[in-house]
Amino acid sequence: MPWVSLHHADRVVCSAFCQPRFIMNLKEQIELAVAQSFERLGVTDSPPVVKQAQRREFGHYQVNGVMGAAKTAKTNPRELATKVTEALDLPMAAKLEVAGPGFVNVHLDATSIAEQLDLLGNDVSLPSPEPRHFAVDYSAPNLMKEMHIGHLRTNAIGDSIVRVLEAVGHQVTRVNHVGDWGAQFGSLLAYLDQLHTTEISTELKDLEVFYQSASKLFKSDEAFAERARGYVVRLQSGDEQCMKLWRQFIEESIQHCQEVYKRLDISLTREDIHAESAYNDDLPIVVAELEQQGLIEESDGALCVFLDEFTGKEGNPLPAIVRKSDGGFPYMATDLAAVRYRAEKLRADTVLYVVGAPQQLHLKQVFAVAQAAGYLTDQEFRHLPFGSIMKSDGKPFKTRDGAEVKLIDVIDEAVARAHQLVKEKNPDLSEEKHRTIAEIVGVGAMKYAELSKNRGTDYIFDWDILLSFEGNTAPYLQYAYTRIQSIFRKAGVTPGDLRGKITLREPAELDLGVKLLQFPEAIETALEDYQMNILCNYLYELSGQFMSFYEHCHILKQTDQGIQQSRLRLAAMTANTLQQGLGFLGIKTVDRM
RNA sequence: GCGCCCGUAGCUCAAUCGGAUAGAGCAUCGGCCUUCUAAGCCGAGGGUUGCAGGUUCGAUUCCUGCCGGGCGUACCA
Repeated sequence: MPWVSLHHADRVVCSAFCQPRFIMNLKEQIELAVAQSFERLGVTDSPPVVKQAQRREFGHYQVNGVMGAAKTAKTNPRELATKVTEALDLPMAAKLEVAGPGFVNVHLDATSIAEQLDLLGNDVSLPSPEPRHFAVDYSAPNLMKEMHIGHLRTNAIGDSIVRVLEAVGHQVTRVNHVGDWGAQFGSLLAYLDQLHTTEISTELKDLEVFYQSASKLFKSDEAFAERARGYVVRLQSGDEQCMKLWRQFIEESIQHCQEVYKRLDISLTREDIHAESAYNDDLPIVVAELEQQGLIEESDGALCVFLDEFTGKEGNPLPAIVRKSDGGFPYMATDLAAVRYRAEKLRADTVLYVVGAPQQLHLKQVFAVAQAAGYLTDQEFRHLPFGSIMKSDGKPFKTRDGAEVKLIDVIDEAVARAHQLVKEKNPDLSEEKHRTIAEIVGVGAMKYAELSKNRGTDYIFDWDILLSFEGNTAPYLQYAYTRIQSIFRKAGVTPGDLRGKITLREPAELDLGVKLLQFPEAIETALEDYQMNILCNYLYELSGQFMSFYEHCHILKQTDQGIQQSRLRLAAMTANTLQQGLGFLGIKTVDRM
C-alpha cells in the first residue's frame, strides 16, 4: 500500500516510496494507525483525536478519541481502549497503555525515532499544504505620524505569518495599506508650506514633533486653521502645487517607515505599499456599483448601505457610510475598494487582515457589504484581530495621552540593553561585533515578546518584560543556538562532515529527538489559526529540551565515537531547527553572544 | 441600552478548540561554574481558573445569570 490518504487533511501523503521530507509527521502516523485500528473494530465516524501528551508520564502521545467512540457505540470505554490497543499496528510504539477513563498512552520507541531522524539527515521537515494565494494586510501605519509601540504587534505578527506561509509553499502578497490620505493632511501641508525650504528637511526629521506643531497651530491660530481647510479641498481636487507638497511629505514619511522596518527586520518593502490614495479613483466607481445593486440609501445626506444584521445604539439600524454628506469618502469606501481590488485584480484566495481588535465591527461590515455587492465569490477574507497594549495601570493607551512610546525609541532601548549585556558577558569580542549582536538580540527580544503571546488578548506594556533577556525569550533560543555553534567550533567539524547514525540512549536524547520531529506539527498547528505563539512555544520547549540534553549528555568529552557523532548530529539538527524556526518569526541567530 | 472580547499563582502570560494532578517566565528560597558560553541547569514554595448554577464519564474551555474591566455602537481612521 504505497499511498494512503488522511481523511482530515486536504493532501495526500505517501508512506513508502517518496522523498524523506514528505514523510508523515509523528502525529499523523499515529492518527492513521488508530484510524485503521478503529476500522478493524468496525468503529466508524469517530476521529482518533491524537494529541501530544501533556505530561511525560502519559507517554509522548495520547489517544483521546476512544472515549468519544465508546459513547457513540454505547460500550465501555476502557474495554474499547484495550481492543483498540490490541488491534493497533504501530511499530514505532515501544509501549501502549490504557489509562484513566479510556486514554491510550503511546510511548515511542527510541530506535524508530532515531531512524526517522536519520531519514531527515540534517534537514528540517515542513508541512506541504495545497498551495494558495494569500494576501496579508499588515503594518498599515498612518503616514501622518510616527509608528508607536502599538504598531509592533501588527508588524511582528503579520511578518511572521507571511514568512511561515511562504516557507510551506504558498504564494504570498504582502500588502501595506498605509494611510496617506484624508482631511488631517490639510494642516500638515499648510504647515509644510509656510516653512522655508531650508527648514523642511530638519523639521521632517521628527514626524511626531512636526505633527504636534501643526496640530497646535491648527488649534491656536484661526488663520492657519482656515488655510489648512483650504488645503484639504485643494488636495482632494488634485491641485498640482498641493500635490507636490503632499508627495514630499509622504515620501519623507515612507522613508521613516522603511527605516523602522529595516531596523526591526520586517520584510516589507516599498513595492508592498498599496496606499489608501491608490484607491481614490475607484471610490466613485464602488459607490456607483453599490447603487446599481440597489444597496444604497441616502440618510442625512450621506450615502449608506443598511444591512439587517447591523444595529447601533437603541437598536437603530447601523449604516455602512460609503459617502459622507460633504461628498468625501470615509474609510469604509476605501476598504471596500481594497476588497474589490484584492478579490478581482489581485485574485487572492485568502486575504488576512492583521488589524487590531477594535476594528472588528468595521471589518465585519466591510466584508458583509462586499459580499452583498458581489465582490466576493469563494475567496476567504479574514480579520485576525489582536489585542491592545495597555499602560501599567491597565488602562489603554489613548492618542491624547501624548505619552505614546515611539517604536524607534523602544528599539533603541532594547539594543542599548542588549549591548550593555553582551559587552559584559563577552568582553573579548570587538565593538563592531558587540553592536551587531546587540541589534539582533535586542530586536529579537522585542519581537518575540509580541509573538509569544496569544494574539487575541490585551496585554500590559512593561519595559522590563518586553526587554527581558531571560527565561522564555528570544535570547534564550538564540543562546541555545550559540552554544551549539560553540561546540562545533571547538570540535573543529561542520555539520556536513558528520557521519554515523543517531542513537538515543539517554532520556534527554530521546526527548530531544522526539521534539525535533515535532517541528512540522508545530507549524501546522500554528497555521490553523495563524497563532505564532504556538511556534514560539515549540521553539522554547525545543531549546529547553536541548539545554537539558546539553547539561546531561556531554558531547566533546564523550570518548565513544559513535555516541559523539550521534550527539553532534542531534545538536546540528537542533541548531538547524532553531535557525529556521526563529527565521519564521523574523528573528536572526548569532554565532556568539 | 445593545454587540464583541476579557477576568487563571504576588506580577506578566500559557493551556494545541471538551481530557487525566491547570503550566511557564519573572520575583522569592535552596543547590550547581578547575568540565562544550551560568543570557544556563536541578529543586522548593505559591491556585476554590471573578461568583453562582447547568450540560456529561470529564469544564479554564460549552450554556444561563450575576459582579468587574476593555472596546465598539452614522458621517475620524
